[in-house]
Amino acid sequence: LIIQAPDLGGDTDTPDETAPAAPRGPATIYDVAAAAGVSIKTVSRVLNREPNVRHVTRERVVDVASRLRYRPNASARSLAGSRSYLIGLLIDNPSLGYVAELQFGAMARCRQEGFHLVAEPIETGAPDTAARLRAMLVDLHLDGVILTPPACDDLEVLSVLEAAGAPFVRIAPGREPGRAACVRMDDAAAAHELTGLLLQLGHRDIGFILGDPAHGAAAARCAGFKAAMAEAGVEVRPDRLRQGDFSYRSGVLAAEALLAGPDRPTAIFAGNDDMALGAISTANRLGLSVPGDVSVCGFDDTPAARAVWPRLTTVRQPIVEMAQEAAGLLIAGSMIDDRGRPVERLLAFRIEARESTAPPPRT
Amino acid sequence: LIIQAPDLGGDTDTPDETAPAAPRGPATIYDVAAAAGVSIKTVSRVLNREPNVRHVTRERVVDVASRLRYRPNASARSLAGSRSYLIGLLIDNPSLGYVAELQFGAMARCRQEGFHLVAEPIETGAPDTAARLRAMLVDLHLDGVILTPPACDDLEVLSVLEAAGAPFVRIAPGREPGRAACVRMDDAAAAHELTGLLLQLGHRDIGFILGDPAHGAAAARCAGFKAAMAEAGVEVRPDRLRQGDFSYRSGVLAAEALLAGPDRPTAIFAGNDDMALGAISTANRLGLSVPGDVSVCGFDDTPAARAVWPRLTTVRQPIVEMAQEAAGLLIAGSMIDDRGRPVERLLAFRIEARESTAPPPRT
DNA sequence: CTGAAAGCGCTTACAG
DNA sequence: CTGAAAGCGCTTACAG
Repeated sequence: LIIQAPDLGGDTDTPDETAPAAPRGPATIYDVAAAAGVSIKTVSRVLNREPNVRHVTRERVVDVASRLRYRPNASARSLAGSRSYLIGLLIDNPSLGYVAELQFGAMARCRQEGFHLVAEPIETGAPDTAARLRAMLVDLHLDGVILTPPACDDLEVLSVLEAAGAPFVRIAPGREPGRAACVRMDDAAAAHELTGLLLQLGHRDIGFILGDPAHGAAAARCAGFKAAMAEAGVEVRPDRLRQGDFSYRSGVLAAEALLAGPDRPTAIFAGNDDMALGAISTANRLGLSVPGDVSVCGFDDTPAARAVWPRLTTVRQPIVEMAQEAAGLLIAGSMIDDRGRPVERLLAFRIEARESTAPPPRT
Repeated sequence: LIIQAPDLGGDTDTPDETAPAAPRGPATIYDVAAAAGVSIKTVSRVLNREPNVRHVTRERVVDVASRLRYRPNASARSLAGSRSYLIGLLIDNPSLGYVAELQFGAMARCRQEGFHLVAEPIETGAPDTAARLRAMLVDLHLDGVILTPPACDDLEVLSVLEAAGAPFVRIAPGREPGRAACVRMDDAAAAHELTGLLLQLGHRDIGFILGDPAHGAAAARCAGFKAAMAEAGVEVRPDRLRQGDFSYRSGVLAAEALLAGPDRPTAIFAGNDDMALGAISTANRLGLSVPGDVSVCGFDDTPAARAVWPRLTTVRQPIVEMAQEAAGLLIAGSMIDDRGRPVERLLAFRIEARESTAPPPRT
């Protein structure tokens, strides 16, 4: 129940002076019940959209609640009932922009539904991660937890949540796909499609920079790349595959290896934008023009991808939408489908073809 | 009280089987009191580090609590007492990375002190902002609110918080400096120093791109620029001052105006990195080399500032530290100094001199 | 369709 | 130094 604050005229600085029977502090369920001439149980029913309230009664209660600016106390609700109206977002990601976008989507959906979002840091792999997570679950009685990469692929984290019986949704998980509800995009398909774009431009010798193996997406993107190359009948030289870790710096290093000397690929597909930007920087430093001498593409469509020149060809992830969907599933409690299996929502991506890719140079 | 989960050996998946008297659900204060042979009041005292508990008693309680994996229920504490152990972060900022960094700092400090961070969107200037904010304060009983720019400069937001008696700290406020506790850096001094760097390189004709007037920092940065120019006895042509709004696109537009035609400045100081990146992109598109033909510098040191080539000369803000400090003030309740005035914490910045600035071209 | 009672797990006075 | 009682503001069974 989203109760709009009424416009009583004097709605500026001072607390309402004209409001009927303004007690100390905010109105409680007792104030509303008294003013509406019903029991607190009836007010509770209206609050929670329960059935079995006469239409007139319901309207009267809503009206009084609105006039008294009544807001149910979240702590009391949580203590008495089984819901806390709190969703947790577990954050453990080096890419700040990615997390911020996720959070934006989650906050928006929470607000729509009268929920609040608690942001919690989590350090995947740290010795006390499990203990801290358990503690937080007890502290807050969360109605649901949103797991972001790479925490969503941490087996210990999954175990703790399952053991605690905490409802959770994973965003873009990389392994154990069917283990719990998740929201994701098809990384392999996107990488496949983007590789197709490079092939269509005429590239045959393409380097690939892999992301952090801890993120499942890293492997999926590489698989999509390899599949597209194989389908096109183009061989991938083993030394064209370079390990990175999704960081700008690792892109710089991988590109140095790929672009050193005359025997170099005509295009580089980096597993994410940060590494792609590192590759572009390296190319420039080596005196190579992008895309004149070498094409570069990335994955994620970060703000920086549009900020550099040439602008980066990349894949737009539905980040905000994924988080919204995850929060929505948690709030609705629909983490299981009709056949008792964990829900999996697949959201659409979009290839952003920009200026960092062009046909290969004529030899 | 941060109670470490005990290492009972079987700390993997299954809930403790060897733990003494494991009731349904997590242990409560009654379980701890019973097991320690004291009243719940004594447990409460230990929990809250209150005095008047014998040392032996305190140790016994801590030990039992730890063994039972006891965590005080936040809802019950909040309902019974005056604290919620919840800090709110009000988010209304187009720069995702900035917010994410702030949040990182706030989360870290909250975790240290046994608090949790609730992230809430706020739309400065929207018609229902005040009502939503009030509603949220009643919902959550926050122990404190962290206000980020530009929300920290919204007079309506300030009024609502003051009227509700909610403790709050502003981060990098731009106006009404003494109105409430705040944490900030000296934007004017930083802009002054960075302008000095350009002057020292030999630049005399410098363009400046202003940020969003809604952010107070925009004006402070421009003031620092002007002051440095005036002190050096260098005049600033009025048409060298261009209005932007902190967005990449506005940097593109402003730079187009500044760099069109041969009568152009030898350097551009953008009010933030995003606009600086837009300016670099425009320069490149116009066939101008950075820093060969024109130097560009920004403000903020965003990740993208290090990602572009040439890397951006800019100012490193102590963003994480500001948020940590803000959360710390709120948790300690020290928003007022000895003389009854709002606390103001000034944190140090750092000039990052990189490759986007160089001496002006010889004519 | 409506309500009286009990209780969620703590803290706040207050008494000893 | 320690504890018994009351109460925070709701929801959960249960009764009518």
